[in-house]
Amino acid sequence: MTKTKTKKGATALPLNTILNGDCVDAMNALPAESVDLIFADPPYNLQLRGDLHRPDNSQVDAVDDAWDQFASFDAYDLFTRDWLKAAQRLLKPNGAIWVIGSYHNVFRVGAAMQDAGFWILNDVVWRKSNPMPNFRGKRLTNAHETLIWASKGEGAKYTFNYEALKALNEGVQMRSDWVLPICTGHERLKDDKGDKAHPTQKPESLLHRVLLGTTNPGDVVLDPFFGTGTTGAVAKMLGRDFIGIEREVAYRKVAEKRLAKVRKFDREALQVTASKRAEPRVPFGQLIERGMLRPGEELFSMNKRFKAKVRADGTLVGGDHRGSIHQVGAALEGAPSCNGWTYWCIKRDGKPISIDVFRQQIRAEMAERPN
Amino acid sequence: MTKTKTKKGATALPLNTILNGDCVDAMNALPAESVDLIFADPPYNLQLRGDLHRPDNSQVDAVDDAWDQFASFDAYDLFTRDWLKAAQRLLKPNGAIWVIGSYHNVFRVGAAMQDAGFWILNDVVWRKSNPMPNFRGKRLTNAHETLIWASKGEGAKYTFNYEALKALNEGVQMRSDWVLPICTGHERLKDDKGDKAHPTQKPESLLHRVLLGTTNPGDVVLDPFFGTGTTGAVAKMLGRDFIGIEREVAYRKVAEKRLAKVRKFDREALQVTASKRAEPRVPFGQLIERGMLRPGEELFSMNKRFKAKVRADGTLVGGDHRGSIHQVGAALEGAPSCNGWTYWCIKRDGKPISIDVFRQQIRAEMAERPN
DNA sequence: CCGACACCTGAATCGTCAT
DNA sequence: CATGACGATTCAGGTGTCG
Repeated sequence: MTKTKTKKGATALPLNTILNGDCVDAMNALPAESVDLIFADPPYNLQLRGDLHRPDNSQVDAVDDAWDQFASFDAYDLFTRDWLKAAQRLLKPNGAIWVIGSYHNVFRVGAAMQDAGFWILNDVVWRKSNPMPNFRGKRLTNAHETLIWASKGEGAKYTFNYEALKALNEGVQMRSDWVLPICTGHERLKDDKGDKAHPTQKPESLLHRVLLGTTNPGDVVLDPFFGTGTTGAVAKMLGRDFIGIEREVAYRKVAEKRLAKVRKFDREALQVTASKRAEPRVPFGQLIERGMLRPGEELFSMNKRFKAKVRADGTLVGGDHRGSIHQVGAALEGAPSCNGWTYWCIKRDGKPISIDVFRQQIRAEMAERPN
Repeated sequence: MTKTKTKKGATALPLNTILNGDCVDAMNALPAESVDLIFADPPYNLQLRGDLHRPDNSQVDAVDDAWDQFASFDAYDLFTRDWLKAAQRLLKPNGAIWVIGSYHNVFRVGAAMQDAGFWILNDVVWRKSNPMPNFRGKRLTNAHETLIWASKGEGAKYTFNYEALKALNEGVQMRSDWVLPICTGHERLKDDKGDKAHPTQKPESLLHRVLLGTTNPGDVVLDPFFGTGTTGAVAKMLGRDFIGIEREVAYRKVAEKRLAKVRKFDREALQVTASKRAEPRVPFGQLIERGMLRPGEELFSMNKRFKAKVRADGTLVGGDHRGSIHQVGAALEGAPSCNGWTYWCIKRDGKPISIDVFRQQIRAEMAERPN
């Protein structure tokens, strides 16, 4: 596995290797300006308090590892500024960096990146298609994570494969929000006991898009928080060289085993990101938020037998019934079910129109600029 | 337009008014702990270099106003920490704050919020359904902005209308990514010359979701960067009071004109799907006192695995366990907790019914004859 | 081999009130 | 302020078993 390559007289790089130890020390031991891309998935500094149970009473397996514990925001900032400084030194002048985080840490990381001189090119939102819900109903479902993409400094060049990403996105410019599922099933690595090998393994589809879009074949990609080696695996598939740094022996072992199995140009890997979209679901509430319908307005049924009033949260009140457009329609008709979209009408310019017309308008907008 | 309301002897608030001047001075002139929600859309500190042209050589009307210019990150940080401190002072203990930004400023703002003691509840991605493309093809389409929602501090309470947002989203939990169009068409305010009145006018749909989800009717909402008054307009529609602060006379004028035209939704429409948590508590013992259940009767669990006997004091005996309906349910299931109301059933006319039905009967009576 | 269904799981800052 | 009782709360998708 260990190979080295000599770059025109410079110190040899430990390519396609996982280095042991602290990431700052390991980075500082490598030659300056020798790496094309850094992908970093640092600890998020989640500050979890007690246990959390699902409504079915099963317990959520929390991220409570020692490596995610910091005494304070200040301690986390010191840690962050340290490794970012080492990363700055290591990048080639035209290199770039990606960092992923959540609201717990990403604001501090982003500010530290700007302070370290990195020039932010985009922030990218990874919208999870299957996130864990908010079981207590106390907040919004935390359904995304944020990636920051930055060049080495203001005015620095960087690699951006515009056409490749456009092609990945069915011919339209790739946007800053990416819908991808979390890492589950057979892709999720297990340890000897059958438990997950790492609490926060990232999906290969995410790294595929990052590396395809912002590196070239033969580039050197460094991951200072290598974990189970998703960055290395995708780099190998795509014909890039990688350097991993990981201090936990258990993660290194799993990563070594994983990487040994990876073959370059795995066709399956290229299919991971391709996803077909069904007709998008439009919540009725959007018609109110967008001002297409006003709270307090009156709908009437297609057969003109019933009326109902729209409320600000997208529910209806009709007779004694309140609920969704479907529920109230079904209740009034005494039917087991009802498609509220085609059941309810409203007067516009004196003429009755189906509320489904508004849904079609929204879908048309979405179709114009998909994903 | 100018109204005031006196809060139990405290200084009167200038409700439903646009205050002139610097937002920090204006906030500091208001009484401490007097505001339920702050919505802030501060300058983004866009660092645009030179003019931007579309492929057809038409020029993009960029944000180049003086109020968006800062000499350095440090200057922007000072400005940010200043107004956040004033905002902290102004919020009621159970108040909350929303701040919107882009990658240019949101990381610095988020870090400053954490440093000021705010406790982040969610970051929310406003995914624009119709963003401006990246004309040069050098980066990803910047298709989103980020909102940060935070309570006044760790452990502080906050308003969250879970059921209303769930209703808005067709019955599934609202997520942290919101798809909404940018402000265009008739909603986009124009000045006398027909140009857009403000470079970054936010859509009303965005504020609708924020205010519906995290305030109650009658709450006081303050916007220290009022602009053309989207926050005020939606607050007025939704029956909330607002206070705006805006130092540019041109924006104030546009906002005044806009607000005069806004009508409040009718009272019934503002009723929103309520949470069960708000319903009155019914002691299980009342079912026995009222003769709905008789001591000695046998309950069985929803899953039919366990039985328990009702005692005269409203406790149960099941297996070796005795105690409340919740305690016995949890003990029998070996679960950390159990909602006895939905767990236990009883036979009536040969059919199993949930004991929660009896609670609902009592609650319905209480609603008819309050006190 | 297929469909139905039960079961499991995911970077989570996930109560409130009375005593 | 600590403690304990009450009781509210989940979505998408994969895996594996059974008939």
